[in-house]
Amino acid sequence: MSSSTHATLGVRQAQKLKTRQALLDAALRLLEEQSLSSLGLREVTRVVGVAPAAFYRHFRDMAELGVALVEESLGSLHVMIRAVLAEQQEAEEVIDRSVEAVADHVRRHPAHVRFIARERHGGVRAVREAIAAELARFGEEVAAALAAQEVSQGWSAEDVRMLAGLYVDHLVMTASAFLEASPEEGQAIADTARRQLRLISLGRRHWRAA
Amino acid sequence: MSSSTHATLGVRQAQKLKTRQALLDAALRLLEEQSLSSLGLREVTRVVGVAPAAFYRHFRDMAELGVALVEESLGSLHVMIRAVLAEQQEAEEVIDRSVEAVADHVRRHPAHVRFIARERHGGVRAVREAIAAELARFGEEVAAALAAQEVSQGWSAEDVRMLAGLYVDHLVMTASAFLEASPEEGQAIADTARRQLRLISLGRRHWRAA
DNA sequence: GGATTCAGTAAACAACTGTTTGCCACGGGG
DNA sequence: CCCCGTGGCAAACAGTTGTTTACTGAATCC
Repeated sequence: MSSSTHATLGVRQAQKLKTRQALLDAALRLLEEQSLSSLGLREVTRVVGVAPAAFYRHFRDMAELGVALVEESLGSLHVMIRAVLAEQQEAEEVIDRSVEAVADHVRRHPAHVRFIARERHGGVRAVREAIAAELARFGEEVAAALAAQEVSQGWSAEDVRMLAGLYVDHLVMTASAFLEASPEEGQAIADTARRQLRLISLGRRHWRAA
Repeated sequence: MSSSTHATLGVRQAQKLKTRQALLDAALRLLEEQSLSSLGLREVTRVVGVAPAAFYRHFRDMAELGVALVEESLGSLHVMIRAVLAEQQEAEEVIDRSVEAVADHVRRHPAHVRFIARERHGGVRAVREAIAAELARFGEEVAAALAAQEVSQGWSAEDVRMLAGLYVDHLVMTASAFLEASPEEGQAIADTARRQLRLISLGRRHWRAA
């Protein structure tokens, strides 16, 4: 019933990690209906059922908790991206798989996605910067994958990066579009996203060839 | 020294509009460093130099003020968009003009742009919906302009809308990229944006032709 | 097994919040 | 000219906030 951390970490640290995670979970839940800069420390501790002062044993302030949430949120996305990039397939196939993967990810971790979309341009600098840094790493990773494909022969590194940026931006836009949409609207969004990606990949194939 | 509203509106209403605008201005300024859901009513009135209770003479709550800010912010953008769409020119030319127009707009109304980027996915539902509605109208407008071009012959209405959506999203992304960037970084961002638009317009020309 | 570390506690702090009340002063319509 | 409508004010309201303090009790170390 208990997690694997118990065996290797000792009761003491395990308990600490547990309430730390509880704080993160509570915050993420509360952030579905407000933004980080208005989320109160007491609000979070109240949900967890712990004294306000206990918060300081884990985070200096809410901004620090926010940064921790960024890592947690984008970590799962990172896994998904790698999985999609790993497959070497037909362009059309890759597009379908990508859009489906994004839809699935949003369905599974809606709070994480909402948090990222909301705080990407939000009011807390440290969190904004953490998200920007992580998304930049995504871009590099996508760029590397793109460069390895035959279609990219003759492309400058900079051009590959701009294409990767376009893909990452499109991914984030699509994800947050899924977020605030009913299931049947989701179908239409997936459709639009697929066509947009198809158009981009079309432009890609004709780049510097026209 | 006074505005033109005096002549047509009477001292009474003119004064009211003046403090209403002062409230909006103060809020917009404060929102450069936080998000709407954490902006306090007293905070705004304090900056304006007016009693807290005076706020209620103009807005029911901060959400209502936020919606007013949306109209103000996207109004100016609307003007810019129309101007760019109006010119019928070579594709390459249109791209350059667009990117420059966006850069210029961000330079001139940074607070407005920041507000939209921040609250587009922010914590206040009414404001989110107002922004979404306004951006949808942008999309329609862009779609209409695109449909009128020769390149779009044979395109389904839905395909035109998805392309328009891609442009609008790209515009917002580019604008907020300009926002949190130094002048020399701005140069690079403009360059990337141009290449991305070029790639999209390339895909557009080959749509359903391959 | 005794000493020590430390996650979590309870209580108090001043500062702040949104909202309501009754009031005033003054511009504008009759 | 006077009276009504109303934008703005001062004061008080009950709640809430972040942060500090001194503390307790149990897991850990030697």
